[in-house]
Amino acid sequence: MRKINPHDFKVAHRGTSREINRQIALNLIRTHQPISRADLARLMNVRRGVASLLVSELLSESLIFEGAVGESVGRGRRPTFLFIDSRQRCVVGVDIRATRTYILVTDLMGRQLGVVSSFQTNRNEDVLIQELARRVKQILGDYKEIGACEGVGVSVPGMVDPASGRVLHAPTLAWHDVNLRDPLSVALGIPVQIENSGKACALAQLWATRSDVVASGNSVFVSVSDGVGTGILVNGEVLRGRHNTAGEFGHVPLSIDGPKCSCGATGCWEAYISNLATLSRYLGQNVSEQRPRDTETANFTIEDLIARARAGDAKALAAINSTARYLGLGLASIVNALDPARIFIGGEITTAWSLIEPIVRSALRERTLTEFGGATEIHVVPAEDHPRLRGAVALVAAPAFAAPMVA
Amino acid sequence: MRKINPHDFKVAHRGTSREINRQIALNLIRTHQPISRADLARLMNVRRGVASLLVSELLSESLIFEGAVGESVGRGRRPTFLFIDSRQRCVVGVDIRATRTYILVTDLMGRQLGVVSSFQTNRNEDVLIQELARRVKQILGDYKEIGACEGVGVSVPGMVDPASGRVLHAPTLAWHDVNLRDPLSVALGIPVQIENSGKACALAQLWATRSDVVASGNSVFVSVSDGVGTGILVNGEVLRGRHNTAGEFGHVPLSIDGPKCSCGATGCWEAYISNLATLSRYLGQNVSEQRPRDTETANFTIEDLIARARAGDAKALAAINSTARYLGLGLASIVNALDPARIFIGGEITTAWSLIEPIVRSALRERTLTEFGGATEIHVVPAEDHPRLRGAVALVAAPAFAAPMVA
DNA sequence: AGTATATGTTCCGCGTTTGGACAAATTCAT
DNA sequence: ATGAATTTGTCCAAACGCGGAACATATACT
Repeated sequence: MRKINPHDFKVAHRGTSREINRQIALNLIRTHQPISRADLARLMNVRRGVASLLVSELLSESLIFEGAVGESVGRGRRPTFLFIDSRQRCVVGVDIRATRTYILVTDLMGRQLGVVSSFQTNRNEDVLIQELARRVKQILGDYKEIGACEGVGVSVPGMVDPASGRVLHAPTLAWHDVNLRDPLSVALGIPVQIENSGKACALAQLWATRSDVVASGNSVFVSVSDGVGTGILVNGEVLRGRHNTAGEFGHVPLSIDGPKCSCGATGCWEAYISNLATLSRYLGQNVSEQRPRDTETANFTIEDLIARARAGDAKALAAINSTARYLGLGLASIVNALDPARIFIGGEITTAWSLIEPIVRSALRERTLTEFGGATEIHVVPAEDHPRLRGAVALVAAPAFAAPMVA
Repeated sequence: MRKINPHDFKVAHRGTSREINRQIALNLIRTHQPISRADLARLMNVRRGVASLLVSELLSESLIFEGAVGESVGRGRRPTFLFIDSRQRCVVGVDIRATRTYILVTDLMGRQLGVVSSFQTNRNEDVLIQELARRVKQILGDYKEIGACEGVGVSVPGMVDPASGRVLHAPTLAWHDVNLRDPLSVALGIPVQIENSGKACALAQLWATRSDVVASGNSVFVSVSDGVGTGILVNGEVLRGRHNTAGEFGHVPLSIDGPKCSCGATGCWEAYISNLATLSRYLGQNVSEQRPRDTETANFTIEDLIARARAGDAKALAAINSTARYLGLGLASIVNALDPARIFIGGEITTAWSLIEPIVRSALRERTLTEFGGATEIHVVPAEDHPRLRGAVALVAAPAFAAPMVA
């Protein structure tokens, strides 16, 4: 039961029905392709005539194309299959992280076209923008056959205002109020969209084509890395919040008297479960980006820690188990606050999932109010899925499929 | 940018445009009454002809009525004013709480028609249902002039499944899986809707007619009482969650090693800021519903505590100030997690708001990530507004005004 | 070759918005 | 008092899109 906002509503006009049904048809073709007009009509529960008209409109706009004629199961005329037209069009996803920046080219469906390339992140925004522009141009030049680029999506580890294209605050990059979108767009001559990395990860799951697991109900994506980022999906939409800062569950406390967090507060969830926190627990010293570590531990990563744990290093296992427990306790807060249908977890820690899952689950059960909550689905998103890059791509590829604003 | 759920969508049919515009018109009449057809057309940015047709439909359904002819400001024909038709119709709101149960009769706009009556809550559900039915019937009989009752809305302090009408778990009432709706509906011969009290409070703000402050952006209602209940509004809708348990911010921890909470866990926000927690802090003993207190403290309430604090009792003030600080720290979690446009606070503690506001605000600032977040609007909802009762009423009165399901 | 069946197109009816015209009602100026 | 100006509310034709059915096309089975 949604209330109509009496100060911001959309009156239905003559074309509204068509807009709605056009987008539904487009989305059904996207999720069911290859599909015939007749099947589309059946899915939509409308007459074939209506579906046919919607299809011709989508065809004339080159959003879809007619492929080969399909095999008919029984008697009758064989269907002509329809596909999303992603020929000669591509999208670039960029994932800026504290140490490295990643680039991926996909088609409009988000299908990977090349390899993921990366380079060291230069924290000077002007230098980074220029290098990014150079590399994106080079990649687009190398793959001439993929056609024109429709846009570039960028995932940024920090607070972002997508409307103005500005990075308001990115602690790990030491950026304050940086206009990333416009200079990059000018340098490339292509539209650019930016988004916070946690929200980008959530978007990636929302628009993922292979899994329709996310279709209904609300979801939360938790990305555990050097920091903890979360993105919330409500009613098929990313929860933005009044100042675009919704989803900072990483700074909800486990214990307000707990360890110091990079945000300045104490006891944040992030201070318990980030990779830095896990490493610190193992090394017995406060590991942080800022403070250089001694040579022995300088190159010791969370992956190394997990490897040692798997090899039987009891201290490493203990450190990871602690993280697992705190992870579960924090997830309980998410479940209690939002009761999502499912939680996605990404980050290096997921490579140890088989080790930690029972601990995470039992800690989650420990603090959830109901057994339903404690049984909330948890989906691990492996690093190979590149959720941030996929989400960045979705920033550009998804708007064409979005629901029209109505009522 | 909302994704269309490819497994649960609504195709637009011939009447969809009309449905949408009809509901918009109805809502605008609700918020702007008295209003003329011409003004309605201007607000909607449509021709007067369309507005006129929508109005005649609403008139024929007796949802609105034509009132007196208004005064014209300048020249020209005088407008005929339109009003929501709440004549001869009423709604009953019921608020079941651990100790007492409250009843209120309103019109369809949520305007109070009689006084709030109350009686002691009998925790046996069958007895309570019978008594409730008897008292509601009596009140409806007493006020013959208010006309027929459209429905009864019930606010329950616990987890509720509005779809099945069952109370899944209400700790303070010791109810488990109680079907409250159907027996009450049968006993009264009137439709009954039930809802969790935190969500009901949020609904009350959403559908409040006097303030349009809630019109845009997301909101959270925090009700501090014997427990802590919260309701979340996203896009003009109450966030329900997968199992109807979204909004239990009361059980998000401040410190996982903190005081024991009624839910079985430790360190929940509720264990720091509930009235029982504040009283316990002052009395130096663990006050709980279950455990009987000694005679001296048995009837000592949070209102008494606040009175003493206002009168200069340093110990009372210290107890309240502690609660204020923890309240602010917990609100910071809500702000970090959801970044709402505003937070509503209800409960007895709000009578001490002038004392505690600076402490709440500074604690909020202490743990929020941005200054914007720390400056999040906080609105106090006084007890006289009866948010739970208003929300219960909205359960019945609001559906007629809800946005149609589309796309 | 004929029949049955499925796909895709075309046509008309109906509901709704769009835009304009018109009557009714009211005020202001003469 | 009378006419012009203005506003409200109604009505009508046009445009647009869904609803339903008829029709042509294509394929498989007998």
